[in-house]
Amino acid sequence: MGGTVSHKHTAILDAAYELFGSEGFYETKMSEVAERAGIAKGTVYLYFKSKEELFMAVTRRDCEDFLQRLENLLQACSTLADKLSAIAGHHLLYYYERKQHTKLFFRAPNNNPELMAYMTRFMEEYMQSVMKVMQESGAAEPELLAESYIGMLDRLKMDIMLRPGFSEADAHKRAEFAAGLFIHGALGSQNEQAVHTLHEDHQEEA
Amino acid sequence: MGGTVSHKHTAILDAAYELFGSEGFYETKMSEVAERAGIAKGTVYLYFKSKEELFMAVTRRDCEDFLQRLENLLQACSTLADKLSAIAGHHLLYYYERKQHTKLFFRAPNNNPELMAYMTRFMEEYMQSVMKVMQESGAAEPELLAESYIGMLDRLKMDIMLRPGFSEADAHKRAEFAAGLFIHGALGSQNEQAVHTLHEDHQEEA
Amino acid sequence: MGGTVSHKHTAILDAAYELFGSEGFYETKMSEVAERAGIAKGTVYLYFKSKEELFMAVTRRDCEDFLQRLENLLQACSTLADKLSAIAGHHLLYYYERKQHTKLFFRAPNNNPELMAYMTRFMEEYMQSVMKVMQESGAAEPELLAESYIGMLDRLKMDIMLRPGFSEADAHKRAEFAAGLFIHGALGSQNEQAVHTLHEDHQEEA
Amino acid sequence: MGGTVSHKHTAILDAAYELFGSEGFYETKMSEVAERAGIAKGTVYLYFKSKEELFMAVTRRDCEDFLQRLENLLQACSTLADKLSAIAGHHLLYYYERKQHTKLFFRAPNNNPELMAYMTRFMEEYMQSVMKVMQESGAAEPELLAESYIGMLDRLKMDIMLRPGFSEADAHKRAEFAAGLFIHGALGSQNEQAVHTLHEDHQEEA
DNA sequence: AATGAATGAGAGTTCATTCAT
DNA sequence: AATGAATGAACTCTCATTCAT
Repeated sequence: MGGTVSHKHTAILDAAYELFGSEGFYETKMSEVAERAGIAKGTVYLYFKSKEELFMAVTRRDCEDFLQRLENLLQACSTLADKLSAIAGHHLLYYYERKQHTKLFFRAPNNNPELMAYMTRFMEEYMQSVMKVMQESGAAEPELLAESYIGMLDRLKMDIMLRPGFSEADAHKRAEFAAGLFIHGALGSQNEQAVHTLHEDHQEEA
Repeated sequence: MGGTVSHKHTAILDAAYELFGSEGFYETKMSEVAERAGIAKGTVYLYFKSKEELFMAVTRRDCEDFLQRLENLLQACSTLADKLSAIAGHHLLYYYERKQHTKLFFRAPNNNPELMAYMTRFMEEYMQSVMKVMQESGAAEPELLAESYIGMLDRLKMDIMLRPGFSEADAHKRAEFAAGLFIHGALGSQNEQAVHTLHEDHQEEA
Repeated sequence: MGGTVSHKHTAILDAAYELFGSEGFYETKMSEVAERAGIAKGTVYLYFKSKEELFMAVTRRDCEDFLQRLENLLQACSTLADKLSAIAGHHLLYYYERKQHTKLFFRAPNNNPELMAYMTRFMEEYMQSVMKVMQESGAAEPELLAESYIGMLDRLKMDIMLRPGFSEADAHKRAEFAAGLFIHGALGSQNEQAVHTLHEDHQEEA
Repeated sequence: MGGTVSHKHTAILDAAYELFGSEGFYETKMSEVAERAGIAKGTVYLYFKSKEELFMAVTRRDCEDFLQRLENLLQACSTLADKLSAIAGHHLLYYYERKQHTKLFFRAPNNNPELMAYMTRFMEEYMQSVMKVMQESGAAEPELLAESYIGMLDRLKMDIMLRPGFSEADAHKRAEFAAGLFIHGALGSQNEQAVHTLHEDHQEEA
């Protein structure tokens, strides 16, 4: 009797997103989801067959949103630098905005092949989007590059989780750093010999 | 009888490592741990006060081992390139050898402040080790560099988890790639202008 | 459906009263309570948060009933003798009717401050009721008198517990005896000198 | 290899008395008893077959001590008044000295017929001692008198348990009160008509 | 469609007792 | 005689799921 997909369907997903995200799958009770959604416990089961399926649905919605926004951002970029920047910014800001919900990805149920398969598929799609950008730059090994880049960003994301005072500006700065590192390497092109200088120092010592 | 630390203590840790690692904290039953350790359920509680404490002990042992091995490997390296290679190799191989036990880190109990604190400390120690290497190279922002490098490796690790056919040789190749990317950047020093070439291409299209 | 307070709530209290009373707190299993109440184990916890809280509720209901009945009886009495009789009769008959449930008071969980506090409060209320009667008679030390009287009755109650053949008529007889003793003392007013006669006898023997 | 009955036998009984008395039967762990007795857990079972049997032994020793002391006190008395006083003093002081150990009698295991039988026997022996005193005074119903007297004392004992500030002098005062009440009744011989005065007042009101 | 009382399998944990040393 | 590591039955309580209303 509702809106586009049914008001309650959405209310349950919202409530579940909030709770799975902040408490994790196992600590979240179906009764809490129902309460937060403002409906009765039994009603949840009219919309989702089980707790695991609800978790799947929440995850799916969140991942799709993530990929959709990324696609929109990339469409608006023209240079490689812009694109890398957009990817980094999206990745970090997305999690910055959701810093209370990180457990959605950390505390999922095991042994659910369907969920594992979906997560794999999501990772691949994300990777494809990033890889396409790498390919456009003509770099070798675009796949590994894409994975590495995402990895850098994911790690910086840890700070968002663990450091209470981390600001949105900090997140931006990190995004730029990641893009720069990616393009120039750690040492910048001008002093790459440092790699061997260090080497020689040690040899002299020996 | 009994070894240095007690044969059973070790047997329980081993069994718990196996189960927590492959099934996760919540799906692992204390009775299973006991059974796999070849002892009675009650005996587990003679060595570990609770399931959470057992999990902590397993985590601690694994993390300490990880850091110890890394330290040993770094001692044996002289150049920056060697060290980066050692870090990458260790990170990936460590998880390659433990690919069945990734859930030790993914499915931990929430809301356990002691565990959270320990994990943060571990991350910091790992980061310090890597950062020291970065500092020796004279690079600016060694902290961000260290985090980025670890992030790259962590991501490559995902392949180990998700792709069944991933071989040890593949892991080695990835380790070298990560070290190379880190030093030279994605595009290599020789054709950095690609970043802007891409830009111009798009402008011409427009 | 469901009665005034909920049919099941009452059924659980009844079952728990029966079991706590006859087996004691520690020997009573929540599963037994559920079985006797004709419901599932989990259902008990919908009505009572824990075993201890259920015990408290059973105790409270029984104590309130006891005090209420006493109050009703005393309202109907006019002379002191009648009132003492009523108290004695109530005390003994109450336990006579509940002789299977004496363990409600003997086998309660320790270290539960709330329960201890409640029992103290109950004792005080009972004592107040009896003390008011004593005060009306103008006797000195009404509090000590009240406690002593209750003590007498409590002890006679022991016979109810321990002697299988103890009849309701026996209980009545004891009640009258207690009231008489209370008013006249052990020896009756006519031969109080017996206290000293005994003394002299012994002196003569010496 | 020890003294009269074995040093350890006594040490266990002492430890068990302390713990059963202060914590109750169910809350006392055999390991605690062993620890307090300064021996190993298994050793307790060399002296006592089970926890219940240990409890029995503790109870038996305490009861025998109680009765023995009473007998000694009564031997030294000549008048009835002295004897009643001695009984009251013994009863209250005994528990005053043991106020930490009241749970020995309140939290015993159920369903142990041997223990129940022993307690009954103890009660009877105590009763016999007191009854003999009553009989010497030539009073009718010496048994009921004895029980009533013990009852009074038992109740006054409650104050010792529940009122923190209760002093030894208070205990003495109560003992004298109980003896006096017993001999003279609540109202004393001089104004027994109060019983009926109250009656008449109410009749006039009507 | 919506409810929420009822279910019951299943978990972690305790502790009296045993027995190889 | 003494030990204490090991046992495992038995307990309380939780919570995803069902179904009569």
